[in-house]
Amino acid sequence: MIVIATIKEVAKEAGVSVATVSRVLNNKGYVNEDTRKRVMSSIEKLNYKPNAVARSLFKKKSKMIGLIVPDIKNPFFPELARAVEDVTNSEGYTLILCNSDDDFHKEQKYLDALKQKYVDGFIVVTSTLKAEHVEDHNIPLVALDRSIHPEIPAVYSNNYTGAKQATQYLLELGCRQIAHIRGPHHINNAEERYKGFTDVTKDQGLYDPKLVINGGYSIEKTIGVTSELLKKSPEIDGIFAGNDMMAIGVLKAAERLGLKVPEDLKIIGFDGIALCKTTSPEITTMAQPIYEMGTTAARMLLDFIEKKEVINTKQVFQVQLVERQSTRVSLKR
Amino acid sequence: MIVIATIKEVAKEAGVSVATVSRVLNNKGYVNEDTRKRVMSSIEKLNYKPNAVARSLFKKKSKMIGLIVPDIKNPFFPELARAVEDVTNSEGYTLILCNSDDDFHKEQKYLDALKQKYVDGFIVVTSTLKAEHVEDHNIPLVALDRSIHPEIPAVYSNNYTGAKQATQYLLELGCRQIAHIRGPHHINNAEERYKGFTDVTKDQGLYDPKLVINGGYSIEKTIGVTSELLKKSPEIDGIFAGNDMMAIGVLKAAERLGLKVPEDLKIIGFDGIALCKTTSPEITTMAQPIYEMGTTAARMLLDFIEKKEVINTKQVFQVQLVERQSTRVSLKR
DNA sequence: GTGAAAGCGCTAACAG
DNA sequence: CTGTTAGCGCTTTCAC
Repeated sequence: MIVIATIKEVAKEAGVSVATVSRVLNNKGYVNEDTRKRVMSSIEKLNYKPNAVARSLFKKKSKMIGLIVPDIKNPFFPELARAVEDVTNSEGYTLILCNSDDDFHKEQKYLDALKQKYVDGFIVVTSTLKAEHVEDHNIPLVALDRSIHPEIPAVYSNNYTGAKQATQYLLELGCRQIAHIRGPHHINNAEERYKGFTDVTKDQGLYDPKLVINGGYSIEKTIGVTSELLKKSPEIDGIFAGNDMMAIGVLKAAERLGLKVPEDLKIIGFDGIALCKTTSPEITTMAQPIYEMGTTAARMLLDFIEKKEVINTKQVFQVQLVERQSTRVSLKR
Repeated sequence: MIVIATIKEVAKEAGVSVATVSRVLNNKGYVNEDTRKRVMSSIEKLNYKPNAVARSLFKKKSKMIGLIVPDIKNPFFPELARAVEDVTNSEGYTLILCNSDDDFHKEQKYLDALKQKYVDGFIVVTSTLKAEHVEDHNIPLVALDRSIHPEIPAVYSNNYTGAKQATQYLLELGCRQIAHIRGPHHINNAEERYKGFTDVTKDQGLYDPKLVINGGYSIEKTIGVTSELLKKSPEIDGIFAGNDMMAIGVLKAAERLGLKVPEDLKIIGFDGIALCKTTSPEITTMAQPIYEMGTTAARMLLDFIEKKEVINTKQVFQVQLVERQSTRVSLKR
């Protein structure tokens, strides 16, 4: 059983006032070197740790930041969370990771609940929160992966360009019947990727609306809809999936239909999650710099919080083609 | 810009004292129905939300619980976290998910940091924390997935029996040179699984220490060591991997060596994560009831916290064989 | 039934 | 340089 010491007890033990203890604790204001040492040793002796809650109450800050993601089971988000956590931890903040299921009410509930706890700021991956909701909360916030509004700081990658590159890449490989498994309509980066795809295929006179279907950013759903698609349109020779999870779904669907990848069908995903390397064939993807995006968003938020300046920054990252077996016949296979 | 109302303002608005407001807020003590209604409408009108921090300071509770996991990138843990989150949320608690990297100091840091914030309790997946460390903290805690000490409440599955079943299953399929990719030595469930494996193979006179190697619960490491192993001992016809991530690693290694799974080599994993269904062939595994384990641990902790009774419960779940392509030649392949 | 007041543990004027 | 004191917003005796 450990007795938790308070600042008062430290003060008594050191023979000073609580104000002095507070001063040495926060390295603020003048304090004589000798008394400072005395206080320090009392702190040590009593194993005193300042009470974070009392501090929060006064300061209206908590040294906590909230990270809201739509789906913790999609490995993209744990990878992102790790990045965020690394920088928040190193700056002495505690990260609260929340799963929203892409649900507006859950997001709002988290925002409310954490604000009650004086969370210093938020990083959110959201498609349902709009500028007005965020502004309502009046708290430092940066959007990650998906932009909320031009006026709200955000970190994301160039989804449109990446999608164009992906599509172009399939073209270069000789694909002529290219399908796109797109993400949900309400998610703006899914929309961007879709647009990148159509702009390129239209440009080449290869666009066919029947070759675009919605996989809902989910493996299961994608397996279903892609199987249908491939049965109806067996001439498809390339598929650009709107994210890596769906690319895995496409791969499973192709496999079940007895299609050879990449010989019969080439597949490219988007995101660059580690999972792409666990399938067979391994999946080619447009990789986002996930870790860097996470750390950038975290730094941006902490700057915002600590300097208190109202920033309005956007950081847009470029995605990079990572070629793997799903588009390329390797010698080994 | 939203102005946050305090209990004082609500009291003034309703023409009562803060004590009365507090009473209606907490449904505690007598309060006249009429004044109660008046207070309620003032609360509504001012959009008042009680300040969680002030409340924590007084109560020494925060309605937060901490969940410490070793590796958020292993999908097993997000799945577990989702389960825990579902019950903690439904009971009005905020879950703080922490990643420890299986590192003693990070675990301790989280324990300390969150205790400063009056976190109500912890659920921990740990191999490095021992009973004395936990007791030092003197806070409700339940161990999940890995037991810490007989005296500390825990939820986990029957790793030993599951491992025996897995090994026996490979035997039944006709495997005679069975290897085991084990997890780290300091992780007790890895040890149990190893023991289950050796007990069965020894019993059959098939045990060979050269066929047991350490894959460190990681895909990458497992690919390396398994490649080595398979090159040295090409006679291996079955592999029991200590978890699903390592099973994926084994699959990759086999694939790179041109081995056919399951024809040349049968593979079985342990855990039952969704990832097993994304590979090709899909991976047979001893599935733990992940969701149920998570909810059980959460309920146990909340009971502990709310009833304040010192419990000492163990919940041991049985694992279940899920047969897939990595051990069974399906007609489709 | 309701209010006044003390206090949770800490910080920040304000004096001295 | 250091101590006194008034809160941060809430809960809870203890009177009335």
